[in-house]
Amino acid sequence: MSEPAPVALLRDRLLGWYDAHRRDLPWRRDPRPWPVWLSEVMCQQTRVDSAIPYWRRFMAAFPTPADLAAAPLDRILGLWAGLGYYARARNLHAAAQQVVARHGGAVPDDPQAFGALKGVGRYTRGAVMSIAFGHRLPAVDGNAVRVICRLDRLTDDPRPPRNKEVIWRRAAALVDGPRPGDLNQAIMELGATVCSPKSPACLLCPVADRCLARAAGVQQALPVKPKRKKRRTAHRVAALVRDGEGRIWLGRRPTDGLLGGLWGLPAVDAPGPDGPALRTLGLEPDLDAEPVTVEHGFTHLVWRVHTWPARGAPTGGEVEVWRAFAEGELPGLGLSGPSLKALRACGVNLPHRRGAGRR
DNA sequence: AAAGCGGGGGA
DNA sequence: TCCCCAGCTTT
Repeated sequence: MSEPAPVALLRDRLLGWYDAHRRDLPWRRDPRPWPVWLSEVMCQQTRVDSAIPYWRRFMAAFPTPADLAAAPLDRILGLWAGLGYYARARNLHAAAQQVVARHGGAVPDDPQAFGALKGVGRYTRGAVMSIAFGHRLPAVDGNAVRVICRLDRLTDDPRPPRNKEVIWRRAAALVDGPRPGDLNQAIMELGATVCSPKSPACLLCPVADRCLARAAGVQQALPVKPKRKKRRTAHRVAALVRDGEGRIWLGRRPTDGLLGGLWGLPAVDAPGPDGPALRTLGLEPDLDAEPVTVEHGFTHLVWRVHTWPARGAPTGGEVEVWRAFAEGELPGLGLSGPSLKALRACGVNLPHRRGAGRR
């Protein structure tokens, strides 16, 4: 009896652990290409638990790529609102149209063709191709980076392409065997549930005895984390404007860039809580009123939004379309986070997103 | 190589 | 508060 080669042993341990402990996620009950693809896009930089309700709503609304391709972007963003990184929704819409045009509506069973679609990078290509079609391609997400850095005790910053390549090659060797999709998921699942960033549960880990970081007692310190920069704070001045019917004026932001395609209150950048700046939108703010101030953080900056009641009808500014909406129309509209916060703070009654959708 | 791009959950 | 999450695109 000879000992299995290290890679084969790792595969067996990881798959055995995965079979026993994998989470019961909705797309795992139905691992067809389109449901899997949608789940992978929604889970980018997003916790699985956060993505699940959105995935259910999307699958109900758009059961096939052709359904998504045919839908107006505004409706898609309305369902995506709250999940963040809205370029994912725009790219997936474009990619679904590419699938219809190039592949007759079927997700291509071909890594080259799939990887050429909008918004499909190295990770998503490997994940969908391995899980849905059984291609032996690695899929390295943040969890996998952590697991592999610890397993091999890789002490260099994993972000530079040179070091990233080492990690991807290791993952490629691991999945170059049976059940590549399950193996990819096993590695990610291990990182998500056991090999966590802080205080990893090594006693529950199926490969703890093979982990070089643990052998050296440095598992918490890996992977090394880059120092992050401070977020700058920017001021925004916004207006709550009602028309004669009590409807609220909103504008739709340009399709590209921050919160692209989402609806929000009439607003402009300002050096501070500068109410009169709203006159540049053709509005007359009630400067006797105290502004309502909310803060909203993004990845790279923080908005401090000061909202005044105002009169008039907005024009110009950085938006594509101005429209007034009844309060009942606001849920499901595709309202930006900052404006949602500001509206609530101003006393407009809106359901919370998490409870807003059915199911 | 670095920056832009959301929002939330947990320590 | 800070960290980090089933990353991709643009500059």
